Amino acid sequence: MKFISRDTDYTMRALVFMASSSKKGAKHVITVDEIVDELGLPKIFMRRTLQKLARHKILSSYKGKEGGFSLLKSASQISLVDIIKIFQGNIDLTNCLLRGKVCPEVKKCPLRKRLKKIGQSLNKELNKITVASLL
Amino acid sequence: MKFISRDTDYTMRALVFMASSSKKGAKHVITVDEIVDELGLPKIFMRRTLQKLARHKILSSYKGKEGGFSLLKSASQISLVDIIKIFQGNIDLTNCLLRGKVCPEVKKCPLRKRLKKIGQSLNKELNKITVASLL
DNA sequence: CATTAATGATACTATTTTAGTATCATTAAT
DNA sequence: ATTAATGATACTAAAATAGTATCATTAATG
Repeated sequence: MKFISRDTDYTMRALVFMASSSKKGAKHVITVDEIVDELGLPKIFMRRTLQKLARHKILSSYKGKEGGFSLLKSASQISLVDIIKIFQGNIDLTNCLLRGKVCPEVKKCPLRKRLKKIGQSLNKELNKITVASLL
Repeated sequence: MKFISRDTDYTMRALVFMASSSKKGAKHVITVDEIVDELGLPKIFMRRTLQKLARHKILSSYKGKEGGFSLLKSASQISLVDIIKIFQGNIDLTNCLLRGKVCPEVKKCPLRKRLKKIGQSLNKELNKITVASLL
């Protein structure tokens, strides 16, 4: 079962690269070309995912010549769950299990409660995996 | 993000139903028709999933008139992870994240270690959710 | 022993999601 | 004005999911 999609995967790599190169004191604004050249990822795909991060206020974007992307949030404030949520939606284990007749009382269902709890601790753990922690 | 597929979902419901009706002292062999009539699920779909469980030695199957399916493993020995594994594969969070240049040393990668650990505890928790615990 | 009622196996179709491409518009530096 | 970047959006291809159809096999039973 696949848990991480390409968007999430590629984007995490791009973020780690951006964070590490801005840490080195190099310029903060990085173009998509630089990222995909370094990481060997498909350019147009990467463009779209980074644009989405910009809309979500995780990156700043600069149009025009000498433009590109830079981190808006700090590397320690960007976690794996944030990225998963953006590209794959909330991590919700209770999705669609035992609806219907077996478990008519959704609110009271003990299974849902357990799954919810498990999902919460999963979220919590994944939240600790920040870009900064991967440098 | 969807975690549970239809196969897993429907199958868990069927198992709970089978376990509860055999507990009541009713006959142990149940036909697909009885299950889908009770749960309102698509019959041919259900047939395929139950056949698969039979191949995986979770159910016994009986061909011919008066045939059907019965639990081979006991309800307390069938867990949600078992079913997920059969229909959706192993629950492996490390799948495809940060391969390639960012993380060339797969064995040593600290992220993979962390994800592996998180995945293990997730498995452990889901393993506690047995059919018996849902009756 | 023919009939009937069940599963076994497998191939097929439709829908949705994921992965990736193409293109034109907009913007800013020089 | 030119150039080099992102913004937005529409499109295509591949894979996974959901569900159907069908014929073969088997066992009970009148």
